[in-house]
Amino acid sequence: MDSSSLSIGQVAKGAGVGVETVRFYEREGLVPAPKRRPSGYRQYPADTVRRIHFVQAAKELGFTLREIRELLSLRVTAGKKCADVRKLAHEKLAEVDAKLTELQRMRAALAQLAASCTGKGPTSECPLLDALDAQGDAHVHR
Amino acid sequence: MDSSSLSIGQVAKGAGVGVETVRFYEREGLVPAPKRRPSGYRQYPADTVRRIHFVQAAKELGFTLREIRELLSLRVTAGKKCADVRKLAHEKLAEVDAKLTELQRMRAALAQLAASCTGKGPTSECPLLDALDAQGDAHVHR
DNA sequence: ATGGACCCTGTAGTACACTACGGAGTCAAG
DNA sequence: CTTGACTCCGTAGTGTACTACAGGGTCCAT
Repeated sequence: MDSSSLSIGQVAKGAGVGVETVRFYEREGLVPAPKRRPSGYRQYPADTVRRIHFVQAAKELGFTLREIRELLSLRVTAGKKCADVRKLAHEKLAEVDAKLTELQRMRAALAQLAASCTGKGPTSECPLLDALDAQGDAHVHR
Repeated sequence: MDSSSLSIGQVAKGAGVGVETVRFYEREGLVPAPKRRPSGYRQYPADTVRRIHFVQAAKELGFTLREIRELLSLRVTAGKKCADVRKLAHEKLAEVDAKLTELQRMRAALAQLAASCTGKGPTSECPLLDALDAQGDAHVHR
């Protein structure tokens, strides 16, 4: 096997997932179908590991595989205009910013909870919700 | 029906979910079982809507219902020591901070992609991954 | 007192994202 | 040239988080 190509097992191990997951991601279009050896064995380029890391990270952040596929395909290609790419990028940026805001609210609430717990504070029904409320709301539907 | 109590339908509408979801969350311990009218109808306090909003937001951020249940039960009660609560709060805080870091990396990458697209930039295989890489990595397993 | 909107319980079905398995072929170290 | 680890494909099973009935009972405006 040539030096700069990986077997599915090496990719899986490198990315911390099972080989079945790699094949699943291929079927789902999250990892491009790799070249094959005459035997049919898959030969992956090294950056496939990075790609799967990205998928895992994005999943942890609440993106679906469908959304991650969109993120990964965000590039200017033959059939796609630059303006379209920029438009989608801005949409995703807005989503990310919304998540950032919520996470920061939650972070503040958790920090407050941890701090308020240094001794004699009263026991609220749900300090986390209280803290979030105190932070100031601004979400209507969703 | 007394003024400060809501039917399951009102709660569901207020939270933007179906009534089945509210009952599901009750079974799963995400929403406390409410008082009942003699007929068996559920009577919810007003803050149930807020609680469900929190569940939805946390879900969007990649927390599982199990984790959200933990977050919601983060309080000092009879059987739980303050130190334990603080410990768990700090653990969750670390998780949130990790998510924040990843999201900020992704945000920077998306912003760069959107900006780099103002005209003549070269078409990379995957600008988003490139941008993330350029950001500097520091994750090993997961 | 009636009818349409609402609620009850329980069970079953769906979508998503894997995960496991069976039966066969391939690779490479010894 | 054997043998044990690895790979192939296809299909089936799992866990999570809903979502949709079915077959009833309840509420209340008219």
